[in-house]
Amino acid sequence: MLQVGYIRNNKELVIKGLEKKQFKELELVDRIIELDDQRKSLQMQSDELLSKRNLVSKEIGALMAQGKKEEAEQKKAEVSALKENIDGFAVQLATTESSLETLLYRLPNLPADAVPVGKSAEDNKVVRQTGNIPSLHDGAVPHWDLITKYDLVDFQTGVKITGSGFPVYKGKGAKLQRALIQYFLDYNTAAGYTEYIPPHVVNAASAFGTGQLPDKEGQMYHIGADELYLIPTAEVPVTNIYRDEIIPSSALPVKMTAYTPCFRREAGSFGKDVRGLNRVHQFDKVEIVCLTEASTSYGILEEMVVHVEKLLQQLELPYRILLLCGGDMGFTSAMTYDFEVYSAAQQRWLEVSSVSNFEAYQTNRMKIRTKDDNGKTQLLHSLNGSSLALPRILASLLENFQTPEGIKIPKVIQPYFGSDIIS
RNA sequence: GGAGAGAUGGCAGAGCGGUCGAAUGCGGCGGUCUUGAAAACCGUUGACUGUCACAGGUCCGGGGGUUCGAAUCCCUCUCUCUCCGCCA
Repeated sequence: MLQVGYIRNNKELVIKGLEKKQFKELELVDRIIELDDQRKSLQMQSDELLSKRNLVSKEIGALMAQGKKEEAEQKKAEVSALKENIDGFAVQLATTESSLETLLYRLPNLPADAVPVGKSAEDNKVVRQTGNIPSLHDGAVPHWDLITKYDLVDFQTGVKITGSGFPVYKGKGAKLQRALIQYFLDYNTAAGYTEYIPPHVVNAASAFGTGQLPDKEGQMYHIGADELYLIPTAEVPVTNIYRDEIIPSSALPVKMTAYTPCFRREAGSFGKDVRGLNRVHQFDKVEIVCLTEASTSYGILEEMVVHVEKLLQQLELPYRILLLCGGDMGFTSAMTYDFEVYSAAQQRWLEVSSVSNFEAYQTNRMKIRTKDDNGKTQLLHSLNGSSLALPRILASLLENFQTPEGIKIPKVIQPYFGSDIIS
């Protein structure tokens, strides 16, 4: 969430940013400042009373030690009189603080200056587009037909076991999936990312930390009996590794990577979007997460973009990079690049990665900090990106590399897969 | 699942209800000494809030209570450890 102090001191900038993000409830800004004023005044009055109580209580202690019981009793009565007031302020203060927090949760992150103005996906800016869009042979088909033809993924059985959107990978399909994950992880760790295997289930505090709660509650699978959530992305457990930590500057930037399955309810999607592997409830993803000082976060963002880009080049997939406009960005992001690969048989672009800088929005919630040269604690910036999400990569690999003889495997994957073709 | 013990600063570990934000040791930082380093010695070293800066306030696993006053007493939750049971 945004820092109240920043909102107070930069009200105009905040409103401008919120407008760019197409945020409608701008009146929240004034209400937040008002509530914070109220909070401060309550805090001051309450502190004053507490200070008085502490002082007199100490005197009582001294009087008791000297055996002056009567004077002590008098003082006791004095403090007792304060008590009601103190309790009253405590209640008011707690109420004010929690409503302030509730309002702060409702404000999205502000977009960076470089973010283009716009309302929807049409206003996103194409940064680069590279790679050859293959011309497929006659009889080329979408991945859902290839999957059946080569017996790679079984959707029907997934429906029986769990429900729609829970594919069963099988034989060469399962092996290719594993080969890709392995390759992605090796590629990431070679670039200095530390590998993690985090829990696939998180508590509410972690989900709040990265911003899945409270605003995306309906997108997560919730385990009611234990008050836990299935992770929608490795971002959640991995970023929370450093929740409530002060990281020494010598350890920065922190670069982490993790493979996890991801679980998303995807309530409300339909049609061609959910055909085949385009959108499923459970999928595999390899994630990269960075924590860094504010001054270096945009440099790191560009590094991460190049990192993901090279990965797509090695997979020999045609891709384009979009800089998302204010209206199309996620709630918690300050700047987001989306990566899309071209799916030749479907003749459409599929999003396979999203790389974002969250600035201090997540770290403010999670209290992930460092000490600057003056010894003062400073919030770090958090960033993350997919490298990569598996199902659509698999879909585009199958479609783009299909030949009458079978499906060719990209060179870098062959050692992991153990073959150069699926036939 | 059953029985017991515990949760204190970066770590280890003290703490008769008042002078405890907290002893002590280790670690960290600064210095003295040294050609340099080690050792030794001296000093310093939690977070949040608040202020121009002080002051003040809050925090001893979380929440609640008793009290003029709680790290210390009571209740409750969570977690950790030991033993038993079950199990990959």
